[in-house]
Amino acid sequence: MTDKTTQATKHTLPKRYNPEEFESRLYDWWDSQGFFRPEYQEEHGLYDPDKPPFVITMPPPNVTGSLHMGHALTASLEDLMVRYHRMKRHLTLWVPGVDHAGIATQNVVEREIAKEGLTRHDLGREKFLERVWQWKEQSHRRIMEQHRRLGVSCDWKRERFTLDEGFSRAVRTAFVRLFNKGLIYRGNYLVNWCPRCGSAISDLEVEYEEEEGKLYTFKYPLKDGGYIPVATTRPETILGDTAVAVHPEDERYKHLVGKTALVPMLNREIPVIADEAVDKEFGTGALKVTPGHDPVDYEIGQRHNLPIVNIMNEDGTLNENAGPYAGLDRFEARKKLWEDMRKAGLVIDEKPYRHSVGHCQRCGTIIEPLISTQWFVHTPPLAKPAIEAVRDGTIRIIPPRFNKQYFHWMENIRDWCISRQLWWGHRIPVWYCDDCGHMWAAEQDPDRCEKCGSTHIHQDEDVLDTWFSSGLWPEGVLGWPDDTEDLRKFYPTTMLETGYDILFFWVARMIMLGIEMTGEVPFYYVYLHGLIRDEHGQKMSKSRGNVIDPLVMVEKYGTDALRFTLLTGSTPGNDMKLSEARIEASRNFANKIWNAARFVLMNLREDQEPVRERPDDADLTLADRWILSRVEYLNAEVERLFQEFQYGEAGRHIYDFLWSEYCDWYLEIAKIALYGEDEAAKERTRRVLVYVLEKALRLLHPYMPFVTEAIWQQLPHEGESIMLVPWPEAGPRDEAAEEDFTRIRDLIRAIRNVRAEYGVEPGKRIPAIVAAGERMALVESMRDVLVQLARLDPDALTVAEHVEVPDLAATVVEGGITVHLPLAGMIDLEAERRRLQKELESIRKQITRSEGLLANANFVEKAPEHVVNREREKLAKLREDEAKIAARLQALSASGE
RNA sequence: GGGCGGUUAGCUCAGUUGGUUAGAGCGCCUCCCUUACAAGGAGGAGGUCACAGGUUCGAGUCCUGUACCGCCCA
Repeated sequence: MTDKTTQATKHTLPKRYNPEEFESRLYDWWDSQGFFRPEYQEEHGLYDPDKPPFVITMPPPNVTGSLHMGHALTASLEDLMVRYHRMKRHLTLWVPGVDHAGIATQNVVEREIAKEGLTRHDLGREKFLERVWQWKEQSHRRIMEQHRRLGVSCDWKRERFTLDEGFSRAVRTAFVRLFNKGLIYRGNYLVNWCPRCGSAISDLEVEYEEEEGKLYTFKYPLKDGGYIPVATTRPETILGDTAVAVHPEDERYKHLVGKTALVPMLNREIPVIADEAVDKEFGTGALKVTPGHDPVDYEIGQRHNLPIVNIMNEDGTLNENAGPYAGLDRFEARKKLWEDMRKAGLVIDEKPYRHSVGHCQRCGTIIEPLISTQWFVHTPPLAKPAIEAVRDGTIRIIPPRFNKQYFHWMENIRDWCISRQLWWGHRIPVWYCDDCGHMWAAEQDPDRCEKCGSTHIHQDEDVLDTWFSSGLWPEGVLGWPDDTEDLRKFYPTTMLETGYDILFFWVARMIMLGIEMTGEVPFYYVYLHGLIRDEHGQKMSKSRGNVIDPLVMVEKYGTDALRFTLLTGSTPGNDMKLSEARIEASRNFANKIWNAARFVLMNLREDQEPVRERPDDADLTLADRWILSRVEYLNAEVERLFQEFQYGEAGRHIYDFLWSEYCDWYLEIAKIALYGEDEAAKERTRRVLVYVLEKALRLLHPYMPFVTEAIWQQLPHEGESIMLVPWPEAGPRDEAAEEDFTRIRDLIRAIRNVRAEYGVEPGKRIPAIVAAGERMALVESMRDVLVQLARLDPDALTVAEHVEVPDLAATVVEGGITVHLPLAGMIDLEAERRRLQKELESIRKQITRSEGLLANANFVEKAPEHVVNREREKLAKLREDEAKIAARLQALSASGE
């Protein structure tokens, strides 16, 4: 690497693009120089104080294991945004971090120690947490290494962990504030319980799945004799029934309301009640009510003051309230009870039944609604300003269609269960006095009761939902609750970029907590990306075996290839199907640029200086003017698309430009001058080559940071690193040049086409007679280009306004220029006639269409002027070509007979 | 039940204020190891843009409905 700011030494690149040779090396250099830090920009004047800072906090990956493709997409998108804004001279900060991921991490470590035959209870809280911290260190290091491999230009010095000391303080402060405001409360309610995790989970953490179950119908005996038929999917809950409910309007059962029913097998007496919530159409129309184990029943129970009977232990076995079934697992009890009921003559029938079953998001176990004492956040008051922030546009969600989902969820938000019966996490900062019974929340660990002064106090055993802490991420990583410089400078942050699957889990909660804690929104933009699936649209999972590991792809094809694939293959909010073939294609693109750069470099002078300004010498050729115009257009397009967050589309534009215009055409044309004798022409060409390539590399840098840097360092350049140079600004287009060049390009393509059709050897130089008409000057100026790219024989090339037409020749007409190719011995007159006839028909069809359009008064009046003009020009060109082809056909017919 | 997204070439997908003859990568066919690149070059085949209506001078793009696939919420 060089420490000179201007460098003009001739360099070369290895022949083959091999990202391994430079990716890690460049990353370490960038990082060690401090390029990723806002302080570097400040110290070196690399930002514009009039522009707002650009700040992203990275969604902290779970410390459970390693990064997957979703993380790679996040990293790529955020790095693109960050590099772009840094080059745009915004003071730029990207804060990385990792999440302790309570349940997920605890589960992983529990599985680890299970291999040693241990449970966490064998180890005890302290020892177990030591193990988790060990795991965390190892996993954290791996994640950081992987992120570095992906090229993320984040500020590692500011990296945070949701359980680190400062962040823990943020969590405590937030808890205490909400507690003292009455927005956090403790209570005994029906919650979602995971018997395997041994913890409550929030509503969001329950995943519902349609499953094949059974609908069990049985007789609910009445004390006075007789019965009510009742249906249920969970017979074991019968043991916790405290009522049977019917609809008040139901003629079948109306007369039974007020009677007493007997719980099967237990003979506990319960009332028959009437409640509107009962669906007359479902099952038998009568409902067993189990307030202790069903949310709907719970509400019915509240309305009717029914007692709550809890029949279940925390591990999913039944408790003493289940009488003879105590100790059985819930599913065994279901079987056993049903058998017993069958023996007792209470069974009516059982039918297959598809219904939705809730599972634990983390371990897949069927969750159990259970009455339990938990901590809750009262969310509606927090949701209100959070809704308002999106509604009034302070926060913009991209794509905007997610607004609807956001509003719907927020407007129907329910209180959030935040306590977890785990060990790994933020311990709830609440203390209880064993003497006076006082309960209070404290930011600092107390040593005595704040009320009675007793030292007999103990802290709540539970920990907080991970999302409670990550919900404080943007302000927390910047130092809140302290009034830090970072917080003042960088908060609110600019952009929150993440997958749409955690819009409620995380984004919504950050908005609520951010506003509540700081009085300001945590960020102004929310960019939601889609999920990455395999090439057939299947979710990637270890069990399916279709996981594409980002790091494996990086090793195989390079980071740039993976990033480019992810960035150009995705559109905001939409899922992406990823296939290795696409990554390979991106690698090929990198290789293409690499070799184009090699070509440019090997043709520069030893002391070639950087091209500061766009070349605008009077002697620029048409091709020069064309490619210069095209790169300015590209620049403008990329800028426009970036403003609209259309990074994929912008990336594809860059790809097309570099490959199909710069390489396929300009480079080939440049060879004429570079391999010629005209020193001035050589120099002019070099300058255009360098200017255009350098500009395109800057535009590409946010997508492919490594290859662009590697090449840029070899090019004559100003500045230390491409990541620190200003983002290019678009210059004016030269539309006349674009039009003229396109005409010549089409003509060359047409000649190549005819050569292929007639089977002319690719390398063979062929004679040509060009009737240029009024485009003499154009054709003359492009004479060398035609010769080189259409493989014409320069010594047998005639260009004139009008020409003698040879008989045995293939004829090409394009944009008013006619080229006759006298292919001795290869032309079949009849075949040539047929070919031209076909061509003529095609043109006439287009003419008819065009004439029809222009004859339509409505079109001419209502369509915008430029559209009409374009159509007129097009028609004129078509007519010109038509006349020329027709004339040629005429000549062939006359001579051929 | 409510909401959202998708349906475009054999496959995977772009196509964002409606405007020439709808594009790319991969795959396929023909030819070429031409001194930047065979991880490449030249040429080519391949699409009633899910279906049915509508608005418009003009619809892949806007509106209505239908079908199928997927997701979210209840």
